[in-house]
Amino acid sequence: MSDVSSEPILAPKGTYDILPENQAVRRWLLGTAEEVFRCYGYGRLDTPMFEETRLFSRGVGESTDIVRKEMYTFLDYGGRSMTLRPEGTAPAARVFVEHGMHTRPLPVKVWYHWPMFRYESPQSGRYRQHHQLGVEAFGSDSPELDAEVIGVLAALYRAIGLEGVDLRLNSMGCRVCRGPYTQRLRVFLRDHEEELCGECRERTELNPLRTFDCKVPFCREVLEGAPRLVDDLCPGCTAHHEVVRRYLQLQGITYIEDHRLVRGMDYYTRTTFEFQSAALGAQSGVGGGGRYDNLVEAIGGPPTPGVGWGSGVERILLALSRLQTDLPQARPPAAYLVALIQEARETVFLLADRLRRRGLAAELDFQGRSVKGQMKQANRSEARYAVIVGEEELAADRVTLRDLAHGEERRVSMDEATEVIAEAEEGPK
RNA sequence: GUGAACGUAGCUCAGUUGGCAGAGCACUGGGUUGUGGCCCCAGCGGUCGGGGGUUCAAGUCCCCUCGUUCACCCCA
Repeated sequence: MSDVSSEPILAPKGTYDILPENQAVRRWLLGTAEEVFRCYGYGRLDTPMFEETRLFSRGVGESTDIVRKEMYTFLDYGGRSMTLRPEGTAPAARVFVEHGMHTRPLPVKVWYHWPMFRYESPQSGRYRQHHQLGVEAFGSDSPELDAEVIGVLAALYRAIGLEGVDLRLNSMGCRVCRGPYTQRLRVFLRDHEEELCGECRERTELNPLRTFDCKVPFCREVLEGAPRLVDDLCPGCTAHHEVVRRYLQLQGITYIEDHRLVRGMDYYTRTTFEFQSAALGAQSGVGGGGRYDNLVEAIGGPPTPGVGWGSGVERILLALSRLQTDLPQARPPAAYLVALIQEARETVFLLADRLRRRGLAAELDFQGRSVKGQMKQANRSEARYAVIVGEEELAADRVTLRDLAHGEERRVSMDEATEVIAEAEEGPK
């Protein structure tokens, strides 16, 4: 294959590069998240970035947008249909089944930080490859666990200082109550068919619950009078929801009951929730999830309840950057080394080696810059010290240690310079 | 997939009714024969997103295309 086009080669549509200067804030977020997960007793899980397509079509559901039009699916050379992971819950459930985890002490609680792939039309906060932090807990139908899982996410947002996120809470019911309710809603929608938009008329038959998040004003008006699932839950689901709310209150987590909150995956049962940030605009969801008591069985495992969430790393960072300014920056080097003359370059290189062996970050010039240029780099690097070596230093077997903030200089031995720099870097602030 | 706006130097952006492609920042050198930040001077840096068309002449007008952004949809 040859390509004679003069088009520049760019990152694929909807993808982006994470440059060195943007790594610090991500590492801080992930480190903070890991600590939160540890406190709640969740263990890290990693899975392949692609899975058999069947896992998602069965697990997430044939009727979902994800499965119908957003999957990166390809045939491998063995003719097997594979799909780049579009979401995390189904793969985690596959792991639970494949590794016989139902024999472990339950619930099995895991967390992940995974890239996700969806063929979507990109806009701010929405990409074709994005990252999600998530947790999943398998093997318990206790509503206390729902509340803990939501508590983990609230704790994460608290730990990173993300403010202004509202929690919306709903119940999707279960096999017992959702079917009859869906039928009742469908009947209601058919009665008002001529008042609905075209899409909602389709939804009436395919997935009536989805009509609730239609944005068309007259549809919303009609839906105001529609029967609500929360009023129609079976006794089991009502009790479950009641306990979830109580245990959220115990944690001091405030929430908004939103009976119109309908999430995109078919596997949700009972509790669903979503954290929204006003800082994000149209893509306001920063994280969301819910209970999925039928998922493990649906992909061929033993009947096992579960609950979990995913939260978009890019959305978290976007919301943070719009709300606060003091985010972690890359750490500057401990020292920048300057050679005043050609003959000093070896000495400077040697000193860099010594500093680095002690675990100190040292930078030096490779571009043959002028002295002024090297000093300028030293300044830009935000290193605390410049170590300067010229003719006089070589003759005296010394180096000049310059404090770049104050401009004070001392002439010291190489060992002493190393010590001073180490002390400044490691010593108490 | 649909609609709208926008693509000019590494970055942020000017560019008049079509008439020699610009500024600031950044980068390099110098002003300071051994010292950064402030200031001054100079330099480097452009297929004007790509392709086609109209015209004596296109960054500018028209068409197509790719990308970005915003919104719909949906999600994180």
